[in-house]
Amino acid sequence: MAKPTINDIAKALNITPSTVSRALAGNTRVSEATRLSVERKASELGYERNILASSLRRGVSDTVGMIVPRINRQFFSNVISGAEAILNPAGYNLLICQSHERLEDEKRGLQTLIRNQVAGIIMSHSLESENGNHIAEITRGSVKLVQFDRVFSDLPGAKIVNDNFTGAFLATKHLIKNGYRRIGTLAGGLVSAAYRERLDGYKSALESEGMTVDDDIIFPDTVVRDKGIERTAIAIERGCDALYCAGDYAALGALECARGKGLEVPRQFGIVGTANEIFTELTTPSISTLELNAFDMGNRAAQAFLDINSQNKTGLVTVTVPMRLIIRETSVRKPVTHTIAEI
Amino acid sequence: MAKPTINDIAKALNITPSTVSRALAGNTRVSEATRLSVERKASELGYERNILASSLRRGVSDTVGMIVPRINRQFFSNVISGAEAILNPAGYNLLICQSHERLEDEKRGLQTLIRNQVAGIIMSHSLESENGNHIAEITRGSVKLVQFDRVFSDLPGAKIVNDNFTGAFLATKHLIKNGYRRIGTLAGGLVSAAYRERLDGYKSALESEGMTVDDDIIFPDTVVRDKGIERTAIAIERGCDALYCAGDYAALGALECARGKGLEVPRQFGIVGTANEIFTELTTPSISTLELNAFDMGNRAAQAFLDINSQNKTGLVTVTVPMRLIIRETSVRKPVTHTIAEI
DNA sequence: TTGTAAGCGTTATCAT
DNA sequence: ATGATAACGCTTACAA
Repeated sequence: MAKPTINDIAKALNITPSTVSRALAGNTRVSEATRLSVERKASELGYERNILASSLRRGVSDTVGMIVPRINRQFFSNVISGAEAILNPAGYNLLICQSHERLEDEKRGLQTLIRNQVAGIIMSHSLESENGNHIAEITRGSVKLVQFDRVFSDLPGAKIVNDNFTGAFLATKHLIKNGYRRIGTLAGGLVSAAYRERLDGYKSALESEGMTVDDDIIFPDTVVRDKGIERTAIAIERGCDALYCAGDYAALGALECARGKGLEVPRQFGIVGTANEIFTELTTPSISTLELNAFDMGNRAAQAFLDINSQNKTGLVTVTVPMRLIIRETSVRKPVTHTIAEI
Repeated sequence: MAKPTINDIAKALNITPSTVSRALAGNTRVSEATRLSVERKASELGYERNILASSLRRGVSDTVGMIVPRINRQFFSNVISGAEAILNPAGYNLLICQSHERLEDEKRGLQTLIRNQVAGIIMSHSLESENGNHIAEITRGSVKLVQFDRVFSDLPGAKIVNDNFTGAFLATKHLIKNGYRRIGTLAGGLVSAAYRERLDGYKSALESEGMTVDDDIIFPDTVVRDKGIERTAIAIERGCDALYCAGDYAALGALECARGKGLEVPRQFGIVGTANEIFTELTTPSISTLELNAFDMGNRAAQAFLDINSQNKTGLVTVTVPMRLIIRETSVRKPVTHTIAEI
């Protein structure tokens, strides 16, 4: 019942633990014969190397920590998958913590990861985190840091971000091109640089077309469904005929609100969201949105960790991933083709 | 840069590491004065306990492993969240592996978890796994096992399952009550007991109403969207006017296919899915489905682990969670209220 | 209350 | 090619 160790194998074979260790490590300095007998005995006993002991002794860890606000958001779970796709083949495993968008949970998560001696931390901070002080304090440079999507630019390490400015710029421009004249925005929590950049892109698009930026129809708030419904009601009262939403759940709320108020979408009210959550394709009308490239970001974040870890790139890298505008139905006044055929 | 250890604290304070260890452990056998100075020094140096060393020495682990087919499925990510909600407060962390529905990845994941000395494994096996032999072989009883949703009943440990039979029974009965006369099923991969039970429930409902079970309209296959589209086309050719789908993605495919063929849903074609994925509420018409209680299952799985681990319950427990039928639009011939107001 | 010493399982260094 | 030994950081009898 107790797990077999290299000592058990050594005893059974009348050799020393060091030889067993060498044989199992694929070390050259061991005879073919002993290696075979060791391997046979190991699988016979169901031996598995104790990573705790191994990592402790070697002073390095094969575990990478990850902190995300919520694991059950498509975006984050796809980033995780993307990171895993790179890290697993490279011999690393992921220890995942959720911050639930709370600062306290994020701190706790960071501590857990550090205590578990992770080689690096890949994270996207919670919306309650106003700066990276707690991250700097807990990590103290003892671990490679990679931030993605929501990043604090003053922290060391790699950063993988979307080109939020250009994305929001394109989305807003697209609404303008489609004839909407008073375009507001559900802007998201502006503590996050990602949301601030989207807001800047939105403003810039309006200005580039000679339209005025009106603070009365800019709604900074969390991009959840309920808030989307709530804020959209106000936006409509204030004469908006379209919204650029910095999150898809907010866009969903906007759609529900607009239709609930008897407005025809997209004829009377236009919407573009952000994230390309799976449901955006499935609503009626389907929601135009910005692709966040979650899986790709996960790939790049993991690769950035590997690069930093092997000292290939010492300097702090910032990778900017372009966002793609996916034009569906909520923003186009003439019919477009659609994956669910409308009868 | 190198992480501080209890030795560093001890040296700085001119005491021994054992005293530091006791002070940090909240041990009573240490003076209030030294405890305070130790705690102050620890936070000054940014000390965090090395869990690897601690676990190795204590012979117990604070990590629980989890293996799921895919982390980016709502169901699984919600089970993970549910498990975390119980395990984190209890002092445990989750190490998560994905099997990607592949047997090889599942084996590799199991090995990783065992090697990381996890205290227990909470898992739902891949669809490629035909039996639990590989699980028994790799775990060898060295770890507490909790299976959920997809379980091998011959393995030791706790099992948390949905009442798939009753759920599918109710769903099919509901379709019959709504006047559908030739009801097929997209049955899912029948290597999994969960899917077999759903099929049994489906059959039983038909029989209870004196309807014949026709193998020609039973489609065992993976419950992905494409397969749903594909199989539904055949089902319609064979005269089906409704489908019970053992998965929501298959149900989504069924909806797309039926509408693509010009059938009115629900008037001419009825659909009930399984899992209550978020999009089922957002399609037009919205998809009736069975609630799988993901978060709740995660709670129970975690609790089962804690119970087994503290030897409260030694015997193997099977917990059956009831499924709830959520009646939306795809299965009801008269209008029902709906979260997205229809204009 | 504090110190001493041994050991968890593995691996690196030095011998043989 | 193999063995002996020490050490990674922490905990815990046992001793003082």
